[in-house]
Amino acid sequence: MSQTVDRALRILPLLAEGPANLEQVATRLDVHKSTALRLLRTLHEHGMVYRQDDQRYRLGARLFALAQEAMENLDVRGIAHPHLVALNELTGHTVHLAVYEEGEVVYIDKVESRYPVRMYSRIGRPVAITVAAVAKLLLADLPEAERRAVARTLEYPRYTARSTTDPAAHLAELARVREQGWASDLGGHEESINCVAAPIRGADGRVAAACSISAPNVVVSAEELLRLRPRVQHTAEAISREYSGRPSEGTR
Amino acid sequence: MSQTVDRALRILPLLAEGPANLEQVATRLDVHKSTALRLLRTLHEHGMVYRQDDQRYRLGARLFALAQEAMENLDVRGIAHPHLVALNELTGHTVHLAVYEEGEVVYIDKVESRYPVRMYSRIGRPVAITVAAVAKLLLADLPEAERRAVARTLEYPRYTARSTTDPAAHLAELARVREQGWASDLGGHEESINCVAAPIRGADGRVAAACSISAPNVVVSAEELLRLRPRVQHTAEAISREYSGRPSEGTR
DNA sequence: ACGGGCGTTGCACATATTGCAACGACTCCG
DNA sequence: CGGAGTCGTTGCAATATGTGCAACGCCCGT
Repeated sequence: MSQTVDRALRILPLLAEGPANLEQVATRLDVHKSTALRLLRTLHEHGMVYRQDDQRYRLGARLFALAQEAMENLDVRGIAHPHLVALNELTGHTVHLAVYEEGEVVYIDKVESRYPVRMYSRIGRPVAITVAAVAKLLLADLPEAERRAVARTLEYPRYTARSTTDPAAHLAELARVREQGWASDLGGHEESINCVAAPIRGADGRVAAACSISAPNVVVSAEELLRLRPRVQHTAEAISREYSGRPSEGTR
Repeated sequence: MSQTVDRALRILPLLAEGPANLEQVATRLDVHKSTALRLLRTLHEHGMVYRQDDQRYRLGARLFALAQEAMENLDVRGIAHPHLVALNELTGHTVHLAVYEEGEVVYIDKVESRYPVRMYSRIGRPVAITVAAVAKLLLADLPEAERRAVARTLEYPRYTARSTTDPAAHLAELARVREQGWASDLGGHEESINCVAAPIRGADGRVAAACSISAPNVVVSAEELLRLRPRVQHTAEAISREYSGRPSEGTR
């Protein structure tokens, strides 16, 4: 809608691929060098891009800070976090929290016990939307129309032999998940990894987020993991209660 | 430099504080509603903002994805990570990796062993630049002029009784740090936390990043932590070697 | 049914953005 | 040492682009 802003924003993903100099940016934007320069300057003033020693541009630190701040201000996340930690301490497995947003599902929190290594690496990243247990729950609760629309738009990569690979199967799975009120992913994303997820609902009853525990086969079998489902659901319910604004849960 | 882009970018930190509706955005930008609308629409198209159910705007998922991608493309980080993990396994303490960027020092990686809780919370965030051990190393290596300029610009919050609180003392400390080739922060940021840091140098000999280990007094005393300094330096040197492009280190 | 609040649209105006061309810094190579 | 080439930067004139206005429409509460 706004040409100038549009052009400026197109620079960011371009730089995300790697550093680029003025001319490369101008070429890829298909604008004059002077135009690209002014856009980059403006982005620079806001700390969105950074100019390294060789004069090439990179994405800037402000971008990280913004993403951080935004994540911390997600109200579900703040409420959920302690519960996720508790679930992690209880089960010892990796715990995820995810939300749906405009055709994507993103992890907004993660607690990992055994290997803190690269823990951040997936927070903020879109998840494998066709197979992840949390994604199933979030998609399953969308209004009929949107759900179908999304299912049609998606690509269905065959991560493993157990991946869902077409819209029809996907929609069927979503229906099943909505029925049973929880979801699992048994080796659909990575052969040796299983997950169990439960929905977190807001005051209106809609699914606002989903949490899951994940573990590789080498640690626990799928059956053992599924046996932990009540714990996951219990956690999700506790978060739901608090999130939907019932500070203390009465005796009913 | 570019008014339109400038206005659009001013929206982002504003939304980082929390969701806002059209009128609030327009008011805080001091522009007409219609203008704000068009800016928000453009941001929306790029996924930088998200419109929640109540029509208010939030920062969008693309922002997270961009920040992620940018971090992963930082070449120092990729190289350093395994070394940081090794250092963590060796010492058991929290390990940080930080870089300097335009007047700020930001953590770009972190490995924490004992409490994976909230691990992400500081990655991407500006660090306490006047006191953190890694910040001292990064600032100490700046060209004289820039170092003085930065020192003059900084604020010097008195985090604790041991914080550096004026530019002169800070510059003196930086000189000392540059001399000795490593840095520490003993309770300067938080009373009970100590850090030891070592510089990571690029092919040109300039300090490209810095890594540190941190631990609270209750776990190890400052003296014990300082005794681990050789390990930190060893790690930093290993990263430096690899980063400056010497794949295998010969026998010299 | 009515009023107020808020988002949205179309339009005329002029301001801010654009591309150009010329300049300057720097590097490479003969 | 000098000249050609590359790439970033600047000032400027033309106009495309963004702006504010006013009117409209939608939703919600009373």
